[in-house]
Amino acid sequence: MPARAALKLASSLPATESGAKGKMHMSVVRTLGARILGGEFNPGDAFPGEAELALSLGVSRTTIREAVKVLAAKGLVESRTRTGIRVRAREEWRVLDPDLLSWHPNLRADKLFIDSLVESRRIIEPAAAELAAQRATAQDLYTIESAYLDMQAAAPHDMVKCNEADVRFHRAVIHASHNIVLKGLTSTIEAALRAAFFATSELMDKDVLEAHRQILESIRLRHSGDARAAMLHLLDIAAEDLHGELRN
Amino acid sequence: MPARAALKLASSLPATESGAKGKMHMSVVRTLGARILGGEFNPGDAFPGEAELALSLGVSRTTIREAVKVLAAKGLVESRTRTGIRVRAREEWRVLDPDLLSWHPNLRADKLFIDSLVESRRIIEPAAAELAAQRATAQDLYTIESAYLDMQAAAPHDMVKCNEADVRFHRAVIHASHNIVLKGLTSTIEAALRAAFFATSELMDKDVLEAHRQILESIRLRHSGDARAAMLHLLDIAAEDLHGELRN
DNA sequence: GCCTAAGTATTATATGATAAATAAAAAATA
DNA sequence: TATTTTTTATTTATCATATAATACTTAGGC
Repeated sequence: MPARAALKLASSLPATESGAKGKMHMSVVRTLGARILGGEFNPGDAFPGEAELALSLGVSRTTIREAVKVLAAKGLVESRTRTGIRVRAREEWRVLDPDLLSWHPNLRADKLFIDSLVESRRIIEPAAAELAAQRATAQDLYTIESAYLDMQAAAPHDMVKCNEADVRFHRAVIHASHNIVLKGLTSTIEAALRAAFFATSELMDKDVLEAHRQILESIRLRHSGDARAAMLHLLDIAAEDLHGELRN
Repeated sequence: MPARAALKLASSLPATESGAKGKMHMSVVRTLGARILGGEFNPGDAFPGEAELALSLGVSRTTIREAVKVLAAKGLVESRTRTGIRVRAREEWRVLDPDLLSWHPNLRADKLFIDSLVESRRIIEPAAAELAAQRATAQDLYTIESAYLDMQAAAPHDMVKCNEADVRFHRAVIHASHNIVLKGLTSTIEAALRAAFFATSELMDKDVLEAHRQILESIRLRHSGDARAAMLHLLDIAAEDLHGELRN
């Protein structure tokens, strides 16, 4: 039974070392995706062929092909007969795709990307808060308030829970904007929040909590201009904290 | 040779009727993607099984599986052993993915989505213009100017070419922002432009052209505030035209 | 009623064979 | 020689079939 042998081989190889459980092709996707995102291949570079990948990762060609299909769907590679698999230009990569972000070998170290994320939050989130103030339903408001209260409750002692509630707060605000495009960016924003978490985890002071409260109140009162300003203020504080922390 | 028979069957079935050339699995992806986007299945609904799809589309299970992997990569479906394939919640769909947009059976009729696109352009593009005024390189400026000149040249007589230059202009401005997240939204913005094209194709008047010129000049002079205002003004005009046209 | 275990339907993976596409090499032609 | 055409070889694309893993269903025991 060569199938057995291949399976055993696979579990002793890098392909499965991170989250090997279940779907084989997904672990292959993560492995290859991380290698591409990590800059191992330059755009336009030839990628190892299906046969070679199958051999080196210890899985069947079928599995490799399914993995390559996924990578192609994310715009990372392109596969053509005779030419083989090629890495596509960065412009084609679906960099906002949550999976892509999760495969990134070291997102926090990618300064260019982190800067872009922080900058785009300043563009998108104040606008989302403004729209939320105009359109939030009772349900939306409840979700936002719950997240705020959870943050407040967990505030100084349980920073992990606090950060989780923070993510939920921002997601809820964007959701309340009822704009499909902005909602599509939720996972991207969350990646930024999570990346920033490690740098600023100690800093969840009174100011930050108060800024969240002001956003909540402005949305509740349907003061869209105030909501925008409050969100911008929060992002200013967060950016300041981030800079201060990075300086240490 | 059953393989032959299946192939012939396939070319006489819906799976291949739109853009059948080349990749079989891609035409399957388009077919199934369009059916999901078209609302044939509700989120949480069971999807036909692999065997059933293979039979009904006249392709092998392998091809179906590769297509399903692509759909899963776009967040449209989820596939688990025994459970089968299920359509995921709309929140999980990567609605900003250019492929998804291209599979949409009738994007222009999706009022909710078009409204969101127009609204998000008003958020993103003025900010992009502002950043472009701060960061555009000589190359960026040249690309923007070329697009503007092409628009001007093709202006009243060749509307198709003019629209193509218009798309190029906006793409160039976003690119000049040098923000990775905003650049990732380029294809989404372009979908909005193309969707609007049919409604407003007749309207490329002096005002619109002049607005483009002002954006170009503001970026060239590095007047970021003016660039933002000029872009907002252009979007105002475009929105007005769109509304006027839709009223007819 | 509740737990356990066998049965079963479905996807997941593997293997091997054949088809199609196309880049590269070779041959024919002007 | 330069150019075009034909052939060849390599790679992905598709197919068919077999086996494994998984999770839902049901029957049996308590």
